[in-house]
Amino acid sequence: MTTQLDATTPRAGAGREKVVAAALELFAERGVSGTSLQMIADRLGVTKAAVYYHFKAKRDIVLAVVRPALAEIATIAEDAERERSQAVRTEVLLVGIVDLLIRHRRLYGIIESDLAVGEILATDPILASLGERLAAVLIGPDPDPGQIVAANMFLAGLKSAGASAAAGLTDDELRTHILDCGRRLLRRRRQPSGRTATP
Amino acid sequence: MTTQLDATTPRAGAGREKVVAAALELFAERGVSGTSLQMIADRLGVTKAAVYYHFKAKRDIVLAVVRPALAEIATIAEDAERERSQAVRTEVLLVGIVDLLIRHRRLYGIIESDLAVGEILATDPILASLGERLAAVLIGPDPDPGQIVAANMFLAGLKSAGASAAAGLTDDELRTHILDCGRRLLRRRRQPSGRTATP
DNA sequence: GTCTATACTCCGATAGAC
DNA sequence: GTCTATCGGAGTATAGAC
Repeated sequence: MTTQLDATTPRAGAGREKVVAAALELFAERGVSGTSLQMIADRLGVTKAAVYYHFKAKRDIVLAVVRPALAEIATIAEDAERERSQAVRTEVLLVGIVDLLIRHRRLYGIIESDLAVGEILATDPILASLGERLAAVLIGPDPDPGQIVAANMFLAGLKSAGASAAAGLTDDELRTHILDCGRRLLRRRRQPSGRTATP
Repeated sequence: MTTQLDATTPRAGAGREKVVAAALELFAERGVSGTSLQMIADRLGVTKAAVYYHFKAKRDIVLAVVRPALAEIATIAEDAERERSQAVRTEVLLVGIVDLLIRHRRLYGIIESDLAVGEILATDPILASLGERLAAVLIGPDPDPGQIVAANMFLAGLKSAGASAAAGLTDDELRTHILDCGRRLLRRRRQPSGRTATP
């Protein structure tokens, strides 16, 4: 059964890790909304209150499951922000985030298939600012409306494109096509005023 | 406003319409998830059970609120499907759906801001097939993976682009930029194999 | 520190009386 | 059509046993 931890996480999380592991399984099987605290407790052979000892609320469990991927996103954003050229910033972010999407394809499936997760993620202050940060990199220092709309559309479409279009596509195919979409959307056009960042 | 009854729905709708109207107000104020049946009942001065006389479930209320826009989408899909050229089909659908988005901008705000709505819409059989129908038109008869990914990204990004990028944009601006995004994403590239048009 | 037992509130939903 | 009453289940909370 749950033999996943030997001595790697001795204190600070034995039962906690079990909860996260069980939650991940159940989320994958039945979605987040379809998974109650009772189910998680049953799978661990404990009571709801025991689960509640480790997490103050269900949303915290969801966040714990997703957190590793979020840390990676933050790293990608940092890498991108370090670049000097706006074009390079966009490209670094684009490649990084698409690569992350591919690597976490299954996790993204969970996130995307259950819209309740989006609600939890959207109301998390750290995550909300993370989304804004990604958008800021893509929009760039000279935000014209077209770029804002395009950046938003790309970020919103990222999830769905990965999940619903995933049927029968290999990782490489998916990566190629999402990257292509991103570049099409985000490539800056000539602007009327000519103040564009990267000539 | 309520022009719905001449003789078509003489009974069968007075209290029902009131519920829909109250629900629309509350949804706009607090979102769908944030609106309980109790709130709707309170606003009408009745009990939960009275609301339940008119609708069997909450999701039916949501669907009733959204239904008019859905009928329009179906019409747009029909118009597009009638066209002979794939390029024209795409363009008709694109223009029609973006125009609908603009006209129902406030309603789309409700839909987009509350992810629970997406769940309801996604589990409705009629709506699910409607989404597939839109995708089918955009993807076209020769579905290469790139086109599938692009179509999915566009449809997914449509909502978000309208809502979160809406800040400070006029209707015309928003329309222009979303159309631009759609054309960038959906314009067909040259295909490697050359089997494009007629297999 | 970890868990059990118990209970509370709210929700969506149903049954049946007026 | 609308009511009262109630249901089961959800998430949440606390007191206290080990």
